[in-house]
Amino acid sequence: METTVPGLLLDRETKASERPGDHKDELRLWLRMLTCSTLIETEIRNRLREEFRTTLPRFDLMAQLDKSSTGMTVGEVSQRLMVSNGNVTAVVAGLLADGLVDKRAATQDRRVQVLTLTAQGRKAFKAMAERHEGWIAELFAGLDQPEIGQLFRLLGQTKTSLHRAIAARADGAAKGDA
Amino acid sequence: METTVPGLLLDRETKASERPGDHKDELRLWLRMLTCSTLIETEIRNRLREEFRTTLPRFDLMAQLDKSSTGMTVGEVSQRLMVSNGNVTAVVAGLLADGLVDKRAATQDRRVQVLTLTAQGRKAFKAMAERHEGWIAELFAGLDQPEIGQLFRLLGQTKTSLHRAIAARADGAAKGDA
DNA sequence: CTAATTTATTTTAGGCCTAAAATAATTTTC
DNA sequence: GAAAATTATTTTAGGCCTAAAATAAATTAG
Repeated sequence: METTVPGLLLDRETKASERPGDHKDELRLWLRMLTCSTLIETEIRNRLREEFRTTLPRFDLMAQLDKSSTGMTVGEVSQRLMVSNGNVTAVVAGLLADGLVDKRAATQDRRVQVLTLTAQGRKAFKAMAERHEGWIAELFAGLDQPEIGQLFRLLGQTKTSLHRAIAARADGAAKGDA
Repeated sequence: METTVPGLLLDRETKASERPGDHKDELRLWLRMLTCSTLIETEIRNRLREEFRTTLPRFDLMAQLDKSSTGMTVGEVSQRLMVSNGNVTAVVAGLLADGLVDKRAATQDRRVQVLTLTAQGRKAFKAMAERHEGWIAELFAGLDQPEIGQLFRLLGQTKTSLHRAIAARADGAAKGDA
């Protein structure tokens, strides 16, 4: 980070490794990542609304169903999208009303609801997905291929770090409860 | 990206630069970034709720006000947080009710509402901000200092790319309207 | 000076989202 | 095999968020 490039430091004592209580760099990193995500998400929401009269949650849900030929349960979708079950129920209600999704209880376990795209849903999704891929490419056009690769790799490490930290805290809480 | 490391390619013809219509790498990059942001955001929301009985939008709004000694207008806050004016109005209503924020019309321009943290608000924010910084550090603990710097730099380029692409499209739409 | 326009904020209508409680079906345990 | 526990989903209550319309104050044009 710019403030910790050794050659530019006014005082070597302020290096991060020598400031155990300081985590400003991580905070700045998070705020910048959040800015990027928000910019992309807002832009994609706007374009989906203007060009297809739909919303991002609907698009995301259809994207999950499109990847599965045999259909997915409410629980599977909610896990993949990292949203609550109740939210999937509600978004699906809209898609059902528009005839884009089909929902039926599984024959062997009637608690489970299996969701699939209808033919109309698959067609609508295909058109949107093609445009969507182009929009994302436009948005990242300022990065060359090696930069995209490097960013992808660093975010992979970030993901690993996040899962570890989140699991560690959940473990602690579970022990605390016991 | 792993699928385009030259040495591992099964067929050199599938390199990105030779597949003009393909933008799968950008799409994967975006999905991974979204996953990271969502994981962090959800975890911070949970911790704010459990430890401080508050929400992320309230914390974010207080963070903006804390940075300004003279107060900020509704419009300034909404721009900084990248949310609508109406949303700021609503979140501020809650903070006003809890005595954490003060709102008063500017004396010279009575359209403008100036928001400031109350003494109680400043104190509450200080306690939360300290914990928050620690949480973020925990979440990024799997990255070393050079990696954090590199990720920060690449996200800076991403931000520039996004602003350019979004502005370009807004320009196009404005010309189309004229 | 007054009407039209612009600017800042609030209100409205509606969708997204969550946590927690409720419901319904299945599996486990005795 | 019936009661208890578990699992999958839906419902409920409430906050966040937006776009668009409404309100209110200031500025500009004539």
